[in-house]
Amino acid sequence: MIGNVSRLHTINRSSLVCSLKFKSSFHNLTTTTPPSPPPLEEDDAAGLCNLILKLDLQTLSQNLETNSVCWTPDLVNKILKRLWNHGPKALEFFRLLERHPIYTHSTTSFDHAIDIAARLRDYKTVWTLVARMRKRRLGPNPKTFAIITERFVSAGKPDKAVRVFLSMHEHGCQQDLNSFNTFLDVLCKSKRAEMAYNLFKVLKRRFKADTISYNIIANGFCLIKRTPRALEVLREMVESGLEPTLKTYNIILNGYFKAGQIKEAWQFFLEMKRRKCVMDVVTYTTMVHGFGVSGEIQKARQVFDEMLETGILPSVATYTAFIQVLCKKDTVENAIVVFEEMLKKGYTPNSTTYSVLIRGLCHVGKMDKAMEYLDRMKQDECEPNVQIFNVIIRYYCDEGEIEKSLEVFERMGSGECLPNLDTYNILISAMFVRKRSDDLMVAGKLLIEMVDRGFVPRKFTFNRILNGLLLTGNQDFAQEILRAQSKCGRLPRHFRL
DNA sequence: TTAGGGTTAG
Repeated sequence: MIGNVSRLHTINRSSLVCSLKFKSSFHNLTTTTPPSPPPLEEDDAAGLCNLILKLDLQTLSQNLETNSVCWTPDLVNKILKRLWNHGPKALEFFRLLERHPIYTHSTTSFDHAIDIAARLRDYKTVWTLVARMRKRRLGPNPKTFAIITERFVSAGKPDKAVRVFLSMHEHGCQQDLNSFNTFLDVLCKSKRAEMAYNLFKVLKRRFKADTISYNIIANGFCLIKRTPRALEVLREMVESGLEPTLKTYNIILNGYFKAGQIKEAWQFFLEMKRRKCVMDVVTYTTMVHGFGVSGEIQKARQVFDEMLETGILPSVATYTAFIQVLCKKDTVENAIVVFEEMLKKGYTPNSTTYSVLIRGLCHVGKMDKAMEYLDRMKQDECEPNVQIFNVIIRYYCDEGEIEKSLEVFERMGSGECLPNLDTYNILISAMFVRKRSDDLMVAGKLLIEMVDRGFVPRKFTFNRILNGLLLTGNQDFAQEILRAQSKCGRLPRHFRL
């Protein structure tokens, strides 16, 4: 186990040096110049990310100013996206590049940086960036405000989000029906349909609410399983002279399934048919998924076949939905049959498709097969996302294969895909299963690393590790943990280190 | 990034 502790030290660090593709200008960073460095492709965001992760602030600063990388908004955005789960580094990179002699940031890069800062709950930086955007006449735009309000809502500050939305114009960005609808959607997606509806009532005349506004609210009520409320809103819509669209019907259909009203969903579907309502791929995908989730695989299959007969082409989402329900309520073998069938028909599965299949395989303990599909993704040039890695790590942990889960974690750290809050939580919890003191050290290191990356662990996590360290007489490391805890403001106010 | 379908777990 000691091996693991020391291995963790090297995550994201030593192995990167070898795998990095250096460009001439980066050579002076290293004490020993690699013999014949392969050229760095202009587009090698992954290589640059590894470099950015590895370097300290000063070295990075010198390099961003003097290197000969041809910065483009596209490259910068790719890097910011890759550094998503290392917010402090991402912002450091963004700020340093702001001082670049020639390159200037684009609107979308500003939006990304604002999103990252807001996710770190660093609102001071958020508003500084907004002001800077405005000064450079790059915005802020409606999307900027969609980002900021969404972050406030998900941080549990919907009232603040409302105030921000209402004050958009003070930052030089006018509100219109689009931004109003976007904001209603932000509230609804975070299950605050009632709040959205109240705001809607006050502002619907001012913004001339349309079908989209009503659909958003109805969908919001469906998301919290309140189909009757959704229907009321739609009645109101019709009374105000607006016609429901196919999207409206699809929202209700999905709402019935979400609320477990399978019979109602089926009746609604039949009613749509009776009224000769033109259905689309979304209608059918909703039906396949809805029936499947409720365990009615035969019905799901029947609807799927009917869809083909009607001449409506399934989408990747339809196949994904079907594969998922087969994994959950049928057998993973049958899911694989559909997966192969999909390939044969020329569809390209995306990361969601792989995700449901890999999850299904993990669930029945076929970890090796799951790992095969993970590799297959790469061959298909479909980058595995953090959720997929988390699934694999979680199931390895559940099976007691801690070493294997750490191996996967290491693979992530070496540039493939940075771990997120869930990854750290899953692994840290797993470190308490075997009750080994080495595992405790790993947990501590993971905790420190996650704090460095801008994540805020729960108090419970800190206490658990601190108690363990104090019990095993590891005072020094406990101090280090306490410093990390104070860094992210999780220490009691009068606590002194 | 103006609305609807497919990743999460008991």
